[in-house]
Amino acid sequence: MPELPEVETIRRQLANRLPGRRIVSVERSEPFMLRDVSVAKLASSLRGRRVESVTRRGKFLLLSLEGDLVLTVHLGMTGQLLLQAEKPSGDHVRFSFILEGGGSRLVFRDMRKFGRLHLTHGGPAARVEAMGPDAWLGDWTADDLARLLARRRAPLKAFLLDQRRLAGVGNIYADEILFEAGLSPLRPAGALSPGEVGRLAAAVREKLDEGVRLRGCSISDYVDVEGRAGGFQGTLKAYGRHGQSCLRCGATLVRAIVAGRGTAFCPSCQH
DNA sequence: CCCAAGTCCTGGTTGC
DNA sequence: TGCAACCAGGACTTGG
Repeated sequence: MPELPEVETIRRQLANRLPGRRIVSVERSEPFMLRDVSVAKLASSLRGRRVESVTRRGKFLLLSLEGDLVLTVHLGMTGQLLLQAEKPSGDHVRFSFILEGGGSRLVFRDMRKFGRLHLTHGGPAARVEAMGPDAWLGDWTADDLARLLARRRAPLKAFLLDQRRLAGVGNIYADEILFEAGLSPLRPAGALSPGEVGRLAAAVREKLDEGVRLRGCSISDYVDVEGRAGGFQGTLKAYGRHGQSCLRCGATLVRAIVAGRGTAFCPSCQH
């Protein structure tokens, strides 16, 4: 599941290798995953176009191209971006962009087709603008977080998953953040004390930072642009650990559906 | 059949 | 009472 740390890992690799290079052609397109542009227009617009920069906002990757074009990429649940020297690899290749110089290519694989690709002019796709500040690099403070939480009745977990508040947290990091902060995912978001808000703010930064340092979480499909796994999955204390004992207090972690998502937490030390 | 999960969409609820 | 904001849950997708 590509969340902020996984997308940031990919962004760093692409930022090292794409700027200045041209897209020679678009070899494959999946219409279902395409937005704001047709298959034909995508191919004609990208042909010969030079990549200028690779940035990120939340879970969105933004490839800025010459001519004020922006390719907005969301990897969905099982999306992968791979830089490959020669042959396209395996199944589920939805898009393939041929790069100038030696037959290398940028490949977008996605088994479940939850990923999306937008091509827009003059700025990123509209959906990017609807997001809150970046959960990791945004300049929000604990006071800002308190204002975002105030009066909300939705459970804390739903708040963390809502990209309009903070952008970048998904299901895995949400469970880890709440475990780290010692807060129940079921807790109404607006009911936190100032001290608890402070713990939550610190845990958001800390867990995302750890995820970036370990180059992402490869619990199912995630790999970086060279096909390598990350290391965060070795640190999991809550996600997927229901039925196992709590690494903090020894009680048994439970599973619940919160905000429509599988959620593991310790009923004994997360309040 | 259930589970995995990010985002969009719909329809019902809350509270100012 | 009116209405915007809020919130829960379904749809979408395809393998394990």
